[in-house]
Amino acid sequence: MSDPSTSRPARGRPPRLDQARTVETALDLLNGSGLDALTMRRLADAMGVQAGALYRYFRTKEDLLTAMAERMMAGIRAPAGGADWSDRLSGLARALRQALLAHRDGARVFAGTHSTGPGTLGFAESCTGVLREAGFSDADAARAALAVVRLTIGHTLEEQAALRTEDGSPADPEVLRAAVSSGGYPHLTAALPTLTEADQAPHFEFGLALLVAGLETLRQPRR
Amino acid sequence: MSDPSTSRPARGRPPRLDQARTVETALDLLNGSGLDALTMRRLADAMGVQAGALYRYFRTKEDLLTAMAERMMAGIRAPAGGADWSDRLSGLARALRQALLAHRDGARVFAGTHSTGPGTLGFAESCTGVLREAGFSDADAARAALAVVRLTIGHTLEEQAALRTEDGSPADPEVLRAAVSSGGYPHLTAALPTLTEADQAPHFEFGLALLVAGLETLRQPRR
DNA sequence: ACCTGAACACCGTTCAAGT
DNA sequence: ACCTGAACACCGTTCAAGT
Repeated sequence: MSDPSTSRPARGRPPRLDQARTVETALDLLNGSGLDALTMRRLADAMGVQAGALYRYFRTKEDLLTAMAERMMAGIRAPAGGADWSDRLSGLARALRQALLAHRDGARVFAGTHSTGPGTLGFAESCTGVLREAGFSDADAARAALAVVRLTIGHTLEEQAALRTEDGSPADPEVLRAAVSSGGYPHLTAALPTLTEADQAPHFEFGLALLVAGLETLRQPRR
Repeated sequence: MSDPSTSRPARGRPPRLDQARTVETALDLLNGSGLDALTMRRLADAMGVQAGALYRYFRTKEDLLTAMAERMMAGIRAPAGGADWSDRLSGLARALRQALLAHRDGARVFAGTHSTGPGTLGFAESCTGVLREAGFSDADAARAALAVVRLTIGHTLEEQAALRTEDGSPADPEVLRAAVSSGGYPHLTAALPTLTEADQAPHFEFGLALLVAGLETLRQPRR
């Protein structure tokens, strides 16, 4: 079955490269060193090959990054479907955040690409499906799904950016604290303890809860 | 007053470069060719100088990008303050989107940097101020402001990404349409007409309205 | 003090040539 | 068919040297 001599013609040597393994190696490299250090040359090195060889499998680096984003989205499993629509929608948003957090700079990779693969489309299908089945119109379901996804991307982008300077160096919170307390920002000063919290999950949950509460008022106009 | 011979010592030739003019030129270049084409060498060229000279005014390219983001934020004028808190908050969010839209790839520049300058902090101060004066707790004001800013960034990032492929080439909507209609995505198919609308403002307004409605339920728990 | 010139250590991408 | 080697046209950044 998996014997290369019986499965397909396969004349010549078996290839040392393929799309799936290359994407996997690229995601490992991403986790190890971050997006800025992910170059075609370094990826080729990790695969034991010259940089030019990658271009037989990916037309450009952007195509590779798109394949990486699609691979991240394909890993998402929608949580159990028994709950009501607001729990299911929240679960999808949390799953998206987790999928992006699973790889260093995951949100940056996702935000910089536009996959139309089954993972990405499947996730969008789930979001709009939950909303349409809850009774929202096609247009409202589309726009609500966009809002949830875009809030999640915006949030996770900043969450991972804060992680970048986490260890050593003048950490981001310190710089912000200094800038705020030096000037005349009374409201920001009051908000600062919350803004500089290490755990970003409550911030995400708060924004998500606002969107869901807003959607609920849309379903029950005045009650 | 502005005579260089009386204002300051200024021995030697007057400098051909300064921070403000460099940032302005960089923003012009951004509008003309986009972020990917904005290199230190091309910027130096536009200023009639060698690339190395820029490093006397900006420690790194990232510092330049941060200054550009700060310049964009400094241009924001908060809309008139007579309205109620929800209108003022929406006005701030709209002003942020407009400021990012004012420059090609503006959202990408902003999302990739972390200015702590007066423009950026002043905007954050306005957002938290509106919310705290409306009676929200410090923590809720902080998190609500984060949600509004992050939704706006997430939205504008995608809005400008869609603009990138606007003219010529296989435009993004077409690719999406083809991918969706080929597979088994019934909900996405229903949502497609809305998702592929050219005008993105309604999408933004919808998400913003959801956040504001969510905040209103927080103020009046059950009524 | 301010800028040039030139270099260093890289990039993404292409493509003839080898096997 | 698949990969190498080498090149092309760039990058960001540094720094002695000039003026």
